[in-house]
Amino acid sequence: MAELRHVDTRERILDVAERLFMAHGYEGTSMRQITGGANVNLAAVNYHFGSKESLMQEVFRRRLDSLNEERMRLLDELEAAAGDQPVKPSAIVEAFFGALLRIGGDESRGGLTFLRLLGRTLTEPSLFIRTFLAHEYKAVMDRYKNALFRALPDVPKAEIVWRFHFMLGATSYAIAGTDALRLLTEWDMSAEEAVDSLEQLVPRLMSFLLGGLRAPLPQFSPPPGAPG
Amino acid sequence: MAELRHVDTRERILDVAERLFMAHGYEGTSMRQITGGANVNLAAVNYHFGSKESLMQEVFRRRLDSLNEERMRLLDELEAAAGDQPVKPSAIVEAFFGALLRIGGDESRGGLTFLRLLGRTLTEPSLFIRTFLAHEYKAVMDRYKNALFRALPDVPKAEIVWRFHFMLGATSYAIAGTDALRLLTEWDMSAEEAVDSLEQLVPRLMSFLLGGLRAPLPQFSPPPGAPG
DNA sequence: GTCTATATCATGATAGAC
DNA sequence: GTCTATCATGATATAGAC
Repeated sequence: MAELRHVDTRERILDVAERLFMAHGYEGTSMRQITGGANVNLAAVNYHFGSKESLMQEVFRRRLDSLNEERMRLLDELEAAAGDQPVKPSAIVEAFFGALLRIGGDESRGGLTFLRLLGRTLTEPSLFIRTFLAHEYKAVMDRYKNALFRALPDVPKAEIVWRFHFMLGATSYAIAGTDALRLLTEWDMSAEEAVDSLEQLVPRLMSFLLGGLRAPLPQFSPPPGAPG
Repeated sequence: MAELRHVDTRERILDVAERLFMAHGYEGTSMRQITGGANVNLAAVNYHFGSKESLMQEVFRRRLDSLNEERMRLLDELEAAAGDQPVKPSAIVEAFFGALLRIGGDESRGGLTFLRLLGRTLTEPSLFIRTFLAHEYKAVMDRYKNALFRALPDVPKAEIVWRFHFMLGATSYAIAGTDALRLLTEWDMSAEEAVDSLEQLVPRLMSFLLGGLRAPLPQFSPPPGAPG
């Protein structure tokens, strides 16, 4: 039973840390809040994870591994089904962002709590978090980027990368900043409407992302001497 | 001279605080870092601003007042020029986000430092910051929302509000998370390319935002009993 | 393996001299 | 208005008992 208790303690710490990091950010959350919320001793975090930074990384790794595996698998399937043809842009976007958004409805993978935490993390002030995230995402981003390059051969690669940025931003804010955004737009919503809109967020967002991805290319003055 | 010195001290604190809050976030920045960087005494922040929270609010107020005044003025002019006709959606979007992005090139209004700070702030963990921001933005958001309602009479208002959210998110990440996003996409860029892409960000982003705003409406199953 | 107790340092804020 | 000195608290991390 000692082993099971050990696992429970670890998981309990991770669950509470996930929730508190989401609510107050990394710097705004103390070890005392975490261990207090998990009903474990103050020293337990250092014992199980070594440091607060390592705890934060473990909070992400526990969820991101399965998310990114699913993303890889989805793209594998799409490419297999397409044969020699490139995969459709809408299918690529749906796979990447759909896999992310489906976490929100799956408590066993973190649910809305982790989704919001993740959405906030690209703008986390702490550098070690951003670099860690970038490392965790590298392989997946490479594959999806290249899939989009093949799917949109007439669009310059730099443009695609930028639009991928914009899509990430729109999605992250949509899930991370819902309370801030509601405050901004003073949008009064009944509980029923809130549930509806959560379910409708995915199609709404997908329409927006695809509209942006396929928008007409911007016109800027070409650099001097560039060929017409 | 005592009065001038006073003003200088205040402004110096605000400048340093703006830069540090941008780099390390609110919780991650200490009063000692701020006063040390501004070469003023530790007690100066409390004397001039009362508290760390009030300092943070003043950092924003100093820049946001002129930004939001410009936004109001721009919309005034657009509506005057349009007469009885609704203003074009592209002009509304260009006014709202263009006014924001032009700050990046104007050091006297905070430049890139403030732009990045602001972009990060909608997802700031500290609740008092988000509620303060929402209050500062309320009047402007109301006017632009209503302008979009008039400009897009065939699009449901809820859809417009959501798409405004998405546009804010894409823009905020584009300016706040540039380093994180570059890490994510492993985009190697020369210094020259970085300057170019900064100038080209505005047209790139505008194309994306307008593409998303005008995307086909999403299809979801209508609620039971809703009229066709 | 887990907890108590504590070390060491940083934090925001203030009182009071000048 | 600005300074020094200090308070009370909270931070992360660790040493050592059991």
